[in-house]
Amino acid sequence: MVKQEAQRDQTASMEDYLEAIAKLGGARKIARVKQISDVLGVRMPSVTSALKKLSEQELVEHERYGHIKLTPQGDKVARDVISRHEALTRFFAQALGINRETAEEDACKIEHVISPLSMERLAKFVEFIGACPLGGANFPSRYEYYLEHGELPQDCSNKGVKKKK
Amino acid sequence: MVKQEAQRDQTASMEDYLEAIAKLGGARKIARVKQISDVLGVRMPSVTSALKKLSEQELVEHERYGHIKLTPQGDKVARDVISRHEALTRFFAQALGINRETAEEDACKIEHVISPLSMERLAKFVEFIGACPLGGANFPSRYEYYLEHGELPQDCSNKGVKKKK
DNA sequence: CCAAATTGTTAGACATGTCTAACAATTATA
DNA sequence: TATAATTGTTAGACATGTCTAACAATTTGG
Repeated sequence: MVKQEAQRDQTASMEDYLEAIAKLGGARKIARVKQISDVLGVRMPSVTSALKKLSEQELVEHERYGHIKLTPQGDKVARDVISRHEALTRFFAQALGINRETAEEDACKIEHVISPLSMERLAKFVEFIGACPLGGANFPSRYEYYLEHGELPQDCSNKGVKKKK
Repeated sequence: MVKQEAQRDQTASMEDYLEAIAKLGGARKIARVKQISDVLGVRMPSVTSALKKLSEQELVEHERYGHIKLTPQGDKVARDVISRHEALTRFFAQALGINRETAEEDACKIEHVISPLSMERLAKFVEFIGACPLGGANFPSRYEYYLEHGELPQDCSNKGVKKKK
């Protein structure tokens, strides 16, 4: 694959593992190889092998047949991935009106490759839409109308907007 | 890498090669291995090897030391990639106000992983913003204000918008 | 038109990340 | 608690896509 990792220092795969461990280990409980394997849809040896790499980088604590836990550094990376994931999901679901499942799937892919700048802007965009009643609250509904009917809703008339003859 | 190809049948790399060939071969001229290698930032043997694979799939015509051309099928795939690329670039540049270079970079990554549904919606979104003076023409400027000042512009007041007490 | 520069190919190493098969440890249960 | 089921590991194959080194073809310029 041609450079697909943006400027982050983890690969998409390793970010997925960290994310999964964070989510599984969330409520105090410790993640298990089997769970990670199920969540990510890979076989257990793939997990073992990933854990080895992540341990070497001190992102994960893992002892043979034992517990799996993020180190503070690992947790930091995981939080970062998760926050990208969530912001992207919100964008697809709330701004574009895409079903939750597809929104999540796309977030899962894009979270690994989007630039920090675009990520930040996208997050702000969602905030803005949520916060601004004009550009915001009305926006999604007008947008929905457009999606459904293929043409602009009434209140999108050119009234008050200059237009070159 | 954990499944990163969405539901398309080409890998991100192969899509990149097809895209590059289409762009280079555009004005009738034929693409060269060296050019492709330069455009994609890989060494020539990587190109040769990719061309071999794409030839086997009848997406590219390539004879040793000779011309490189997309077949009709290859062209179709390439057009599709390019249209995703362009729509994404427009979104980042026009809707989010991101500089052209970063917009292109992100488009280059995301074009390979985004779902058809999200792609379609994103394209419609950009169209809508461009077409709808209210949700549209005014939107980017209000959004810019928000980006710069961190708070809502005047005309985003709640005037006329119901709000639960 | 021939030598030098450039371009292209082949062969094979390497990195990443997946998998299966075989075996080992742990846990659950009869 | 012995045994069966489950979970986890190791070893090694495999796929993709990159690279370098060496060589071959083509193109260019003296």
